[in-house]
Amino acid sequence: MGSSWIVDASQTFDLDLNLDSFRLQAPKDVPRGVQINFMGVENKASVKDETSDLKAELERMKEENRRLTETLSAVYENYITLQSRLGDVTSMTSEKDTMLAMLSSRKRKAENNREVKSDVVDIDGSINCNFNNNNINVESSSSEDSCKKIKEDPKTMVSRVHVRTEPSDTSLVVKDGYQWRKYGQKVTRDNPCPRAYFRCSYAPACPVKKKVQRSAEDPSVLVATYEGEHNHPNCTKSETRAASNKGASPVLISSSSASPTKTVTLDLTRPNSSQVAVVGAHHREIDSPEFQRHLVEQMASSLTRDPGFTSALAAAISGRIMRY
DNA sequence: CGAGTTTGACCTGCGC
DNA sequence: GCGCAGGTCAAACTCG
Repeated sequence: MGSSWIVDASQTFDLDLNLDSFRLQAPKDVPRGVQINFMGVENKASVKDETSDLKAELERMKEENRRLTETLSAVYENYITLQSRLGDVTSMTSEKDTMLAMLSSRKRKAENNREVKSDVVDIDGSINCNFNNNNINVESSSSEDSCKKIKEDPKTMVSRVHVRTEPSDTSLVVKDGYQWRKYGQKVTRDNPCPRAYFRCSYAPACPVKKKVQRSAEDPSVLVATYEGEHNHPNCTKSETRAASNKGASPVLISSSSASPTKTVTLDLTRPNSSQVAVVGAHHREIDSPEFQRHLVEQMASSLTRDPGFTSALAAAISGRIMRY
């Protein structure tokens, strides 16, 4: 069984670390007692003031600590929720693989009729993370599909991906991280939109082919049909990311049937915002500590790339330094 | 100049 | 055998 699917995922991380409370700490807020100590003056009254100020400060720090703990637990809760949703997605994939294996004996025409319009992916520039909806469209069939050459090779897998594009986008390009070379275009009988034929050009010996055609029912939907398996790793992570930054690339999760491990490429990139990208992880390792550590590292690096976050952090740190 | 795209011609399989 | 349709080839063309 082989499949390749694209996920429309919409989930925003809202990290409110209450950094404003740090930023608002101006030097004038420094307790009087502390200022007096800086001046080298000591008396009983000042010691009393200092004690009460320190107590107040301690209370304030406690409150701040409590708020931060709450925020942290909220973030952790979001992370757990997302992780469980990711688990749902991967289990859905295996379920669909099983279902599609049973359906694979159907004739091609019957399969074409079975295509569901609603199971499409939105590519509108912003990547939304919604693992609960059914925007994952997987159509996969074994070698009995369409082509006789495929029939001769039982290991050749066919999978179909539906991708929604901008109405203004007339190109037949589905960005999936691989490098494709177009070798033909044909107008088919049942669809006025031409079908484009692509070969994987990353490796000369790579047998994978891709057909891309607009849906006859909904021209804004591109139907990409993949045949075969790549005999090389996903060529360029950077390319995928670059494409994502342009807002034209879907979140892609692809799997290869012959291989016991599945390659999961999750790119939750959103333009001008924090990014979370997990590339090249095996979906069976999602629960592993290494994967989770990698996820946290990715989140951390995403936050550090966010100028807003770094400036807020810098303001908080400089505020602290000014105070002490 | 090389790599990628376009496009008409050609090949092959299938149904009648 | 013939016609049709899908798939592929390759020369011409485009673009960086």
